[in-house]
Amino acid sequence: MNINMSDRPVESVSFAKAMADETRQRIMSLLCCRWLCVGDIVEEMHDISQPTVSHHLAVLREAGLVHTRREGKQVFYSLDQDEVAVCCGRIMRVFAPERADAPAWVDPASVEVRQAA
Amino acid sequence: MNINMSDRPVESVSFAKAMADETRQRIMSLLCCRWLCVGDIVEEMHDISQPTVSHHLAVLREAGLVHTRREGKQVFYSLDQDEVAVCCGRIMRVFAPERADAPAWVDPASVEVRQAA
DNA sequence: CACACCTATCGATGATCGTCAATATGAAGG
DNA sequence: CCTTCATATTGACGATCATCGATAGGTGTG
Repeated sequence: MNINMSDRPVESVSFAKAMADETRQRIMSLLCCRWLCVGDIVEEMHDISQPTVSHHLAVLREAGLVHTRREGKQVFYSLDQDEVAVCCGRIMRVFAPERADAPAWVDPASVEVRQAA
Repeated sequence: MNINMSDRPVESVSFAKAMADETRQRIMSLLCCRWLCVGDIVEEMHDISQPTVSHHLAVLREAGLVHTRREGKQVFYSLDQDEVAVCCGRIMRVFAPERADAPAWVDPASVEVRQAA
């Protein structure tokens, strides 16, 4: 029997939807290992308007994929790498449970089994 | 410096787009550990028409997420778990590179390092 | 060949989404 | 307070998408 959907379908869908846009992934990569304020993001995105960037940041925020920090007039964003990893783990558990070299973090229960073997 | 986007943005986007729909994820879960023909999928999906199911299967096929096999009049589908794992690995590499307990499959080069340790 | 069955494609329709210009909100500084 | 700067929200518009009914394409059967 599958662990399957009924587990947590909504979260995986909203995660996928948040990532289902190239512009958003470009923004995510900018925020991956550092904090940037909106203005800097707009500058780096070159051909995307400020409202559009703000909109994408809102999408990422509602998906729980970014951290936010206010500093005076500016608002800083940073990618939540842990959340990304958690979402990938969820996808792996549901949609790739039989994968031979599945990592331990996908299913902690499998760690002992593998070590025992 | 990040491994970052420039790596392979397109693949991650098309993977995310393919998964960015609840109906499609339901179908994916049905196909996760078994082969099903379109008729059976339609039956299991209950409230989704055959053309719609066929359309979703086409999306998954174009994203390279399913295996296909023809058997007489029917066409069987199965989820490509390896491809799912590869896509998750790509996402992890790009968007969660600093995660402490990142699994080996995220970066094959780290396998030897861990075994040597 | 004609027919029944299974799946794929087409055309249309309503919904969602990405984008921008305009504007609102909010936070210092004078 | 009024202004200025940084970000968020609104409204509108075109594009993409999910869905369905109708129909085409392909496969076995009589």
